[in-house]
Amino acid sequence: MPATLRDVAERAQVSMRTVSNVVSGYTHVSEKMRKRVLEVIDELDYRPNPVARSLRTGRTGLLALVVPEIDVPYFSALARDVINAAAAFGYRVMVDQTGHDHDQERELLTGADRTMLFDGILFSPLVTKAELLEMSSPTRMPIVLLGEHEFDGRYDHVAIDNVRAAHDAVAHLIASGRTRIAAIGAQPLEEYATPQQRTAGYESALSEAGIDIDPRLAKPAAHYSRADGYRAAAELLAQSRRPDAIFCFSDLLAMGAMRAIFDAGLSIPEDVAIIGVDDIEEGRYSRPSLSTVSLDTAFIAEQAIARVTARIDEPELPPREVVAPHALVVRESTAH
Amino acid sequence: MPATLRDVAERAQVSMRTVSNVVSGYTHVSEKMRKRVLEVIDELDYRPNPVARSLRTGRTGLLALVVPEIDVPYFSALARDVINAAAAFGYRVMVDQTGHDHDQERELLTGADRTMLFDGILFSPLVTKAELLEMSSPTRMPIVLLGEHEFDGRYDHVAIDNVRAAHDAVAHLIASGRTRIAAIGAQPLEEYATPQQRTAGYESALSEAGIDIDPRLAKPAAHYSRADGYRAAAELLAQSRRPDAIFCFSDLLAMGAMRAIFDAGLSIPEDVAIIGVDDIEEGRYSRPSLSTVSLDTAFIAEQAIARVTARIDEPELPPREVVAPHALVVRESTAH
DNA sequence: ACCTTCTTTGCTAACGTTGCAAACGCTATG
DNA sequence: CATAGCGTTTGCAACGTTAGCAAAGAAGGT
Repeated sequence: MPATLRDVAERAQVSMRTVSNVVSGYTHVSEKMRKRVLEVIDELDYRPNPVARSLRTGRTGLLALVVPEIDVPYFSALARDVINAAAAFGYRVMVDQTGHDHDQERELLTGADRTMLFDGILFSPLVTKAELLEMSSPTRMPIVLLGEHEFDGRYDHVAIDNVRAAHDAVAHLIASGRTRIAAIGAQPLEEYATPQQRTAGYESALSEAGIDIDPRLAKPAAHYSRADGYRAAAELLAQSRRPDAIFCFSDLLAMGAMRAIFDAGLSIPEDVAIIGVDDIEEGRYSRPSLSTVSLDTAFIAEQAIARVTARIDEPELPPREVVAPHALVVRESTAH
Repeated sequence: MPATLRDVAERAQVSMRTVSNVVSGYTHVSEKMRKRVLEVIDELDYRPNPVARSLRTGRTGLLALVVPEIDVPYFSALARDVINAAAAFGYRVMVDQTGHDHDQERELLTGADRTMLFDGILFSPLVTKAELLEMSSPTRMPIVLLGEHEFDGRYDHVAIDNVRAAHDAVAHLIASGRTRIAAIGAQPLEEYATPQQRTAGYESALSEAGIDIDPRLAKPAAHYSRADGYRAAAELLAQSRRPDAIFCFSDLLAMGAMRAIFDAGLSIPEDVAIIGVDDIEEGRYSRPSLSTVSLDTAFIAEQAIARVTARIDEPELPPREVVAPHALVVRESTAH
């Protein structure tokens, strides 16, 4: 049974208040007092009970990171940086997975006894804007949206410029002489922001180059997984006039697409060039290495943590949109 | 400002105790009472405060998962399964990263105000056995060790049979006609259990086949990363008589090694066969696809959660060792 | 020597919940 | 009709901490 503040106070012959002052680093406490208390703390191996402290202060020091699946490389890289950034601010991070399930997502945000455990939430949502607006009005929880949504002025928001990122990728394919450029990743449901934005960037790049938009070259993908990428690429190759380049909305889609292209007996980049988005490490070691649009997860994580901690300390802060930088990274899969 | 139990009680004209009974699903509460209370709860949008509940009950419903780096595919797959398994038991999971740092690891286990936040810890340690023994004696925290350690009878422990797993991998290479079989992953520091065990399996398989053990074919790797695999393989290829197969202690090492082999102008598996351990999804889509020893992360996660939750409910349970199954998966990188 | 100011300490009351044990009201039984 | 018995409800007291208030003590200035 662990020692409490009271135990320490009794043993050290001082008031609980004094012990508390020592523990929480209050400035005005005499040297001899502090020394005496610290000795007893050490003696009894006292550790402050964080639950009691949280009840009293209203802070838990916990943040929630909500992602669809933690084992998707982009999200695990993001989680790594979020956990590290949070640690620098004295916070720890709980990871929740929604598994691409809207109900689960809603449950995690509004859910009964869960909410008040956290000081804030970092949320990488699938839900549509309308749903989001509706769902989180009741809770006053500081929340930062990551990477997925249009800024509506109601939430803090950290994301890249998806339209430009997609545009840059496709423009690069065009610059290297490709003309039949497919896209993998358009979402079946139209309300998702990211795929819509990337589709917009894809189409604008084609239009600028005077290339007609061929709807048969745009393949949907539900989960941005390797399997979805494989399937979509296989379908593209089976079509009459096959593409000479594919813009994949994520690196993971691209990894699947590349494998499908090889299985079809074609070469990358000779027959088909491939470019993805995310810059996961896997793409640096694959054969061929994967050209991509690099997202700065460390930057995103730091900004998100900075926003959420600021809002925890000052709830009435006006929401802000932070646009994270992106950069085209050319590797073997689009070399010419 | 959120409604409390007292607010609900006053509004519904019942005692706090009754509200509590309704909320926590106590059996003996009349239908009309329950209905009245539930209505008020809905009206005030009351949510139980989990911190207060935790202080009272001594349970937080939180588990800690401690891993070196969450963005290593094996650990993120494990985390995925751990989070899901924990959810099935009503627990949520905090993820902590040690960053391969012993001090950080120790800090997380014994650390000041952190410990009592969790009901239990799942720990994938780097630390040596001796360190572990010493460090966690003070805390009474239910703890399950994952995958890395010899069973010493003091902790619950879930892991594969590392010696046999390594043996199976190397025996497969031998069966496909390889004779100069290198190993990547032996740890510079000798106290780590996993690399030692895998080295033992590697050597026993060679011995059984009557193949001499050549120390120049065993390359260390500090972090089991792609970069380490690349570096080690490059060194192996630069040696006078190059290996015709490489057993990598992790799939990630293997991904790096494969890239190094291609960069040296060699073919897989024709010139060099490659096999890893873990069975990460990346290896199913790589070119060539990667032979490996598959670890059942879902099984490991379920067992670990079952053990830790059992110990939370019954602290004096005798520690148990659970051996998770492994299976050789032959893919293109060792095809003959 | 006395008054003011600055430190330092102690007492006490929350924070929001649940466990304990007693009290209540009702029905079934002797 | 009294009483045992059961199911239902309630008051009180923690769980371990921090914070407000106020008083005691020390230090400095006139």
